[in-house]
Amino acid sequence: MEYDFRRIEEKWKKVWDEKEVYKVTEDSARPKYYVLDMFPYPSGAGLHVGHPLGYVASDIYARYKRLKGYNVLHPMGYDAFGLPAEQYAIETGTHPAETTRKAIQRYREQLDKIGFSFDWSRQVKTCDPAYYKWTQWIFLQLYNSWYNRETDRAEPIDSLIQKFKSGQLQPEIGEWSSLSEADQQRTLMKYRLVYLSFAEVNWCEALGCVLANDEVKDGKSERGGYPVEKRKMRQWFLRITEYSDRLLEGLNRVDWSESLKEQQRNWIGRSEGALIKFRLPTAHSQEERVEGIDVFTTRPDTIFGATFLVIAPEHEWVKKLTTTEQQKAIANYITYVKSRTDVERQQEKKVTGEFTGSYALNPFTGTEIPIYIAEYVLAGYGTGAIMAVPADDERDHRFAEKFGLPVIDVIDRSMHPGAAMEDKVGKMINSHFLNGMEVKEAIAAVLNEIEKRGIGQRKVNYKQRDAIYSRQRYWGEPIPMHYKVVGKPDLPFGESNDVPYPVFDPSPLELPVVSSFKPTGDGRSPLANNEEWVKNHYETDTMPGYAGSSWYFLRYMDPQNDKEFAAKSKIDYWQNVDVYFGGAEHAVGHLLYSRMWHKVLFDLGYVNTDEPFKKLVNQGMIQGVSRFIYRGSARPDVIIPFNKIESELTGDELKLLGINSIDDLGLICPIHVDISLVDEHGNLKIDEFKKWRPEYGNAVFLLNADGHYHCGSSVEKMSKSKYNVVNPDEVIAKYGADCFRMFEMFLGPIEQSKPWDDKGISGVSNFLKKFWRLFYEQGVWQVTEETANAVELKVLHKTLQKLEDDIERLNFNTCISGFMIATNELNSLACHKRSVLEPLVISIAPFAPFVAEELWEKLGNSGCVHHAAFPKVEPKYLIESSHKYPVSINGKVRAEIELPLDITPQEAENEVLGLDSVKKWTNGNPPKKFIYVKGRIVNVVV
RNA sequence: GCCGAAGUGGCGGAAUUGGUAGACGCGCACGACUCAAAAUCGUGUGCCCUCGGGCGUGUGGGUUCGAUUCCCACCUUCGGUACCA
Repeated sequence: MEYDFRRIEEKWKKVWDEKEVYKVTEDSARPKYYVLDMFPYPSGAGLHVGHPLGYVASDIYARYKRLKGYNVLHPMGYDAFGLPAEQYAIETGTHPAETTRKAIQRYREQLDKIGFSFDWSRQVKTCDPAYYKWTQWIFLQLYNSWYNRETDRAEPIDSLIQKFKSGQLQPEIGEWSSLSEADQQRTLMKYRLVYLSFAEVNWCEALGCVLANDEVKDGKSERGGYPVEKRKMRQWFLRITEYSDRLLEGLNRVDWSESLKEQQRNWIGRSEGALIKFRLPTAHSQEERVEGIDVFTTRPDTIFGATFLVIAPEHEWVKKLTTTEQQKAIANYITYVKSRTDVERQQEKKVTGEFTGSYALNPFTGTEIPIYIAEYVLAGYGTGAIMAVPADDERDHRFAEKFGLPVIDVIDRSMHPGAAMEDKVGKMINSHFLNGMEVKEAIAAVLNEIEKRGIGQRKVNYKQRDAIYSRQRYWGEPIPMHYKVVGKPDLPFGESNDVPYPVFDPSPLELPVVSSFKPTGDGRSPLANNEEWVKNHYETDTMPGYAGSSWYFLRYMDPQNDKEFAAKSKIDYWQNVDVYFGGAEHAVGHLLYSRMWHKVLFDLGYVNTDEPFKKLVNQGMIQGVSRFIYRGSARPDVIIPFNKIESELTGDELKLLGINSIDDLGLICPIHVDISLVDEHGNLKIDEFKKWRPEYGNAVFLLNADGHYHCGSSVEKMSKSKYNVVNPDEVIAKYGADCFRMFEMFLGPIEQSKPWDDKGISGVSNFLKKFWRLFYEQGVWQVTEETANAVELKVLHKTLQKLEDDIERLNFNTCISGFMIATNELNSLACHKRSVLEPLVISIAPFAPFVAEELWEKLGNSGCVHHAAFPKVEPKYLIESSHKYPVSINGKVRAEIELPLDITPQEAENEVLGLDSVKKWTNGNPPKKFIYVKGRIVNVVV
């Protein structure tokens, strides 16, 4: 019987499905293990070979853990709300639900072919009302909670109300009991973990909605690359900043890659420093008096070098600080700043600013220092004001240079030649009581002094902002809130009496059917045109993409529950995710939001762990190899092969084209061609190409000397637009799913990105055939019941040992070579013994589940190989009595000698020095030194 | 600029604690089978060489009997981030 993967894979797919072999239930008798994949957004393009890389790895791990006796939760679902389906709806009128349903169906077909062990009965779809009902429920938990900084955890809002009632806390606007209902609500809104606020947001006109900070890259939208502008709007926010410290602290307790943890740390951006008040000279009192300006600094030690203050152009006191003489200049400057987009600001960093006319007093020296406004100081960070120390800060220095402001050196860095301005090293100078101190010492000393004199206090600042939660879109979870009075989106919250209240009924608040998906154009979502929404004064914005994905891993634990988001007993059993496989692109989005939600649920007692993902693996990307043809701008009818674009053309070619040199073709540009039109040697199939692109029908293709057109190539992201996509369906049709799985792993370490190279796949395909031949040779069953000998058992147990070590460390690529080595060795030993082959079949089952199941059955087993037990490694078969030592002379290997492992160093030395090949180097003289490392190496120093 | 990861044959990559660098696979060369080809199987394959050996893990130094592995400086690539005071 030949290895017929098509028949085998068809057969077992059906059997596994019918028998529900991957269905899992809570089982207190067995230890749990939770292996999770980041669930995909089902896009219309389907999967390419890069997508399943992480799924294959996690599936191998899940299957391995199952064989090891764990009760493994390994689910899959869909992150099904999102912009692409809605954009498509705007363009075509097709309902996003329909687009999404089709895409999911296609994903499922593709996934099924690869032989994953997902428990599909636990599938979730975030756009399913039965699912988002609970997303809304969690939203309301957040809404009905506040962060108690005294207990350092989230608590129900009732405990806050109690504090107000009892007078322990005082609302800003008056006695709690004297406040109107609306004012009480507005007060509570300042504490709720999701809250309504009026603030500057990232508005993307093209997408018609606001974006969270992590969805904006370089001033453009991450999705689509559209321009993003600042706009003040009434929005829901997630009060994630209350969790900044705990989100930082938790990173020390999870097993994630250093780079990913670092990204989260940088995003949160905690910095310790001081808030220092700079008073204004009394002589300079304004109409409305400004007592002083608070600045935030991480370098209070440099305060004696602070020669001016800079405040953000948006700072609330700009008006008050501006003197009459400076009013015009300041007004002009503010107009200029407003005209600058974020993109411009980031691309051309100009040194700009304007003097307000006012002065402040350096609290230590009493010196009057000028106050400037400048765009390099951001309103949103710290206090929006800085003390500028030009001697010790690059930006302040540039500013001082431009405006001719004094520079006072305060740190002597002569002992640290390579140190930059911002480095915290050196000795203090020109700084009165700090003189002579090291920087770190000085920081501590000045902080004490600042607090003693009451001019400021220690302060921790964060870069992280509260996340914007509202999206002015249709295809998302409705926010379950309604208003008693509807406010206007362009009016600050609180000025239009628009207090929101939760919608408890109907539950869930289901997305209505609408006829148009277009945004209203005035910043509101398509729901603002919906009769029911208008009538009930429902919130018309929907939730962001990260809402549904912030808790889906909990829903997998109890996906059908319609009473709770998940039953306590099930959460108690599954707890949290043991290993999470996914891309690093969600470093500061999804992975930060889910951690926050999980911590809130933990504080409120709904989950029993405070970190959702114990271990995280970022699989690399599989890139595509794009192919190009080349064309000159002046002669679009001429196609030049890759090898000729940088060389001279032959005389015949020049004559043919009627030009004098290759330069006459103009600027030569590459054009992507579909990789299916290029053969394995990189030559273009010209006729097929012309069929694909008829506009090139009459083009002249210059050829290489061998008569072919050779294409250029480059490694890029795999994408439809680059025509370099490899579809797993095709690979599986040609080689089978087992081969596809093993090849994806064989490509290299899981975290590494690498291009797809289908040349190498034949190696894995050959291996599977070879492995099969251990069982069937020329269609004849080879397996015998003979007793295995020591050599054969050593091959088996060495392999099992390697597999265990490598799988635990997620080194799946070396597992594959382990199988290859074992197969080669057993092949040359002509070993066909059941006692060796049967354990091998179990151990290969996680990698190649189909062929393993088929051979398991052929070996006469009735059950499923995936419910078997991983074979135990017997160390007794691995014990060696002697070792073949490499003998190095002065560190270079010159000889080899087999020595018993129990030999003494002295005996070893005698043996080694007696070797002819060693005598050649020692000339019979005793060595300077003799090193004997048991089981490793012998080194003779002469 | 800053932070993080990485640099090993023609290619993908291996070397787990400082102990034979290049496992395994691709490719290539030769051979077997075949009328022939494909497929398959076998052998060889880091580079140089005067066949003694020499050189080799981005570059230059260091520690060590011994360094891909540890230390210092630098170069390159990739990822993230950027007026964050």
